[in-house]
Amino acid sequence: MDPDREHHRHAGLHPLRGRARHSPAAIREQLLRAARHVFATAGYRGATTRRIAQEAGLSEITLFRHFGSKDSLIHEALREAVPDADSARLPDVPQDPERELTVWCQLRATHIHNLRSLIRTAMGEIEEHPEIIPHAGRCPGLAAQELRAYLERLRAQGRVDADVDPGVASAMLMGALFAAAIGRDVMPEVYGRDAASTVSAFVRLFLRGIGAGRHGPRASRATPHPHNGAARR
Amino acid sequence: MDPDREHHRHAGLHPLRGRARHSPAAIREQLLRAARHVFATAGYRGATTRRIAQEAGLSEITLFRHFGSKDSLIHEALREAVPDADSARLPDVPQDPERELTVWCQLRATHIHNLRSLIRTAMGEIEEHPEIIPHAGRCPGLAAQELRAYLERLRAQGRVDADVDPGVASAMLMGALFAAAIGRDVMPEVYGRDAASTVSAFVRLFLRGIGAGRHGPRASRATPHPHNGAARR
DNA sequence: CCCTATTGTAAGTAGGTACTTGCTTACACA
DNA sequence: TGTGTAAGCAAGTACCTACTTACAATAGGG
Repeated sequence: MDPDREHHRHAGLHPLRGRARHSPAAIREQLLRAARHVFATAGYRGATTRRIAQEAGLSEITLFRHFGSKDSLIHEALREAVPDADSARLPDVPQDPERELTVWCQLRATHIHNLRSLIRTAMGEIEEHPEIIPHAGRCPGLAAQELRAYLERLRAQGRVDADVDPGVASAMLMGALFAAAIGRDVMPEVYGRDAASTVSAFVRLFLRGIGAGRHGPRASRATPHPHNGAARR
Repeated sequence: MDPDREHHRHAGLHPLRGRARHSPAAIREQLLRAARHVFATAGYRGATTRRIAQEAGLSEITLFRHFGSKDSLIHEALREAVPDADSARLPDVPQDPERELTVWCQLRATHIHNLRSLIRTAMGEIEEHPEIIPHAGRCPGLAAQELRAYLERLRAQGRVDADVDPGVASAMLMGALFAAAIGRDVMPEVYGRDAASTVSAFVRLFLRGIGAGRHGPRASRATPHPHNGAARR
């Protein structure tokens, strides 16, 4: 009975051996998703090939057969990380800035908040893996640029103070938005309210800051008696 | 010449063996500094005891004799990480908000920028080591609270619009400041100018947003002809 | 001048890491 | 009814990790 082959025989007990139940593309996507999730919670060093394969429900060897190395897996996973960056766009011709900016900022804030684990972890890896900077900073960069273009259009309409630089203004609002979306769950005492009202308050403050406080070019901005005693308390 | 002791004798060639050249407290501080630096550039997993000891110019065993474990070393290092948080304070009674806020924000921005590596890395470790959150978020939390108290004093003077919430306003400015200080070196296309002019532009926009645009309660805010053709270009 | 405290070197333990090789199994398509 | 492709398991390589033990060498204080 060929006892020298006996140590191969017990393999028949495992019913799952060697099947190809999914298409290669599906398995690839499965590995990429698992890599993203493990990386987001454990970082580069913590995202071990063993753990990624386990999370994907596949064997470590399949991982290496598909991607060759851990590095290429993770880089590819991060490259496809933020697909729906342009889910909503600011209108080409501004009409109601407060409403338009509020819904746009709301969307961006929830997008950032959903990706907060991945973003935080990726930020922590910048010192060691600076090659991830381009496709980590691309998405917020594009958002800031879109906002800036919108502000320039608004200024061309004469609805923004002339001395406002759309670039820094855009950077300020996007930065505040980013910090709120990322820091909400770690500093609840600073961002106490719910996300939506925080964002709309930011937009209101911002619009007043650039001189577009209420519909139209500074309409209804007249406040005849500024020294209002009710300001106390 | 005692050849059986010869393998011990070569130790005489190493002039640094076994001396106690510094006080224990100095060596402790040396290890804490090295731990902070290595952690900032390599993260928790990357901050190996070997590397920390090497950076401190000490042996790995000395590290364990002083701190017992890598965990306690790093936690202690991070606890003492931000000593000079209160280097400058906002005045108790506001006088020139633009000047006072500008220098204060400038200081805070450079402080954050100097610690940016440590801050980024610590943010990346939040998922795995949530116990560092308290003494990571304490410093910005205190800063936001100080700014908020200042804004409340300003509002009590009637120099801020009554409908402004000092809490969210403070969160907005601090968030924008934080994002600029952290993101400057990774997204230069967004934060193009030098840090100082970015910060002062933020402060100007902010003060106009809360209705304290120029010295006194909305003095000199009159802009008789808003639809200014020069807004183009 | 010895004694204690503190450092160092050498070596080792138990485990985790990325990654490879050899072979087996099963599905899909011809 | 074969056959190729792609999955699985077992085992192993070479290296790094935190942490320990045993012992030698030094410095400063009594």
